[in-house]
Amino acid sequence: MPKLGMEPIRRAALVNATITEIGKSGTLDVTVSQIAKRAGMSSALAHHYFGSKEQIFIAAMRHTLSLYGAGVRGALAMARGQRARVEAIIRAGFSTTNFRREVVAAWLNFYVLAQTNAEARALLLIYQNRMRSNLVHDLRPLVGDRAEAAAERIAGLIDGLYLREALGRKVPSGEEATRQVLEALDLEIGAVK
Amino acid sequence: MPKLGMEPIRRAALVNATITEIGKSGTLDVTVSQIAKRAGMSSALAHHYFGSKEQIFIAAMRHTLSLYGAGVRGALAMARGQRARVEAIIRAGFSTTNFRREVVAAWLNFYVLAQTNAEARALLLIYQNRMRSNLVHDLRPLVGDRAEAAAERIAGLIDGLYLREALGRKVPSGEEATRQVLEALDLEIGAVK
DNA sequence: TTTCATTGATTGACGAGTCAATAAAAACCC
DNA sequence: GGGTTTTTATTGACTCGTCAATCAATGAAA
Repeated sequence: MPKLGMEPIRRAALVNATITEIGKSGTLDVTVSQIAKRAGMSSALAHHYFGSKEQIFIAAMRHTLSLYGAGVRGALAMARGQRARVEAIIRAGFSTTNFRREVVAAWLNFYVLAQTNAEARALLLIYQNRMRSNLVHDLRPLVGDRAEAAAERIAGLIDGLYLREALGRKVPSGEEATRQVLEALDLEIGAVK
Repeated sequence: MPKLGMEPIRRAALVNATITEIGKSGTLDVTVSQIAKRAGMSSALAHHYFGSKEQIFIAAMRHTLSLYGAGVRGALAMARGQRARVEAIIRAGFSTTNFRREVVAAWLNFYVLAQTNAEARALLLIYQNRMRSNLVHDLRPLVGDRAEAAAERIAGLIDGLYLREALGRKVPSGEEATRQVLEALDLEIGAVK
């Protein structure tokens, strides 16, 4: 019973299922069948819409990054004042939407994928650059020409806390991580005066 | 022509080959045959000595961590004064022995493996704990009861810079990374006064 | 009757792990 | 010391699974 216009729905379902499965297994070693099953369809259909397993991953990654980007933009829109803007960027990264077990696992694995896959690497670089330029832009008024280096440190710390969370047995605590990065931010700001 | 006492030699060769291959491909998706070939033997022999592919990986990981640990201990032995001790820990992590393309790739993939494999996870946790306790111990005299939190930040930043290096196209620059972490350290220390 | 949705079945590759066979050193035995 | 047995080293060939990708077939809208 083929209802028309299934494509976007199927694609979205596959992307979500991919994140879930990567999270469940911790690896990119998930079969297309697993993903398709979780998304409620046959593996043949998954191939029909995405062509290859790698493309499914890329799409999942794109989706993850775009969720993340939306979060940052949303938070920035609300922020009043320079320091609040930086804080918004930081908070967005550890919001409960992004800082979840499966998502963290997905990120980690996307880094692995990016070592071989040019498209994946390009996506991650875009994310990194956006992050850096956002931070630099809003740090400038706060720390002057230390902005570039400070941005690298803040961004590095965020990534590091993500990485460390991948090992954690318990549910990720966004608050704890946020507190740490904000403290680092305050150290950067404090150092100027 | 079986010369006796081959076992340790073969094992070592396999471990090295494993790191190299992971570095070359960026993934744990390397075949036992590839590894064995690079180590100059048949895949059957690799299985003979290690039993399974996973065990080869674990051994490679153990080796990487032990090199790292030796580096830290060596650097610590030379350090005079509290601040120098922390600096030693940081520098060791980015020494040219450890901060290399293949090794970075290996670390990244070990994090992935640790999501599924209990032994791998245990090893990484040991590393993390040692790192933390080293840092806390030597930060205490410098920053008092801020030591715990500061240690988390420093350790997080180190891990983050490793992660980011995995994406980098050029040869890892230990100096640059070291400078960043040392600056973060100085901010932590400076904040006390 | 063309186009979209869908899948069961199949193909083809690849790869982990096993096994039987070969060979040489060492240990044992008289 | 010369012969026999055990142990260690080593591999080519093979088994057995798994899985990505394809295809032919079915059915229902447009």
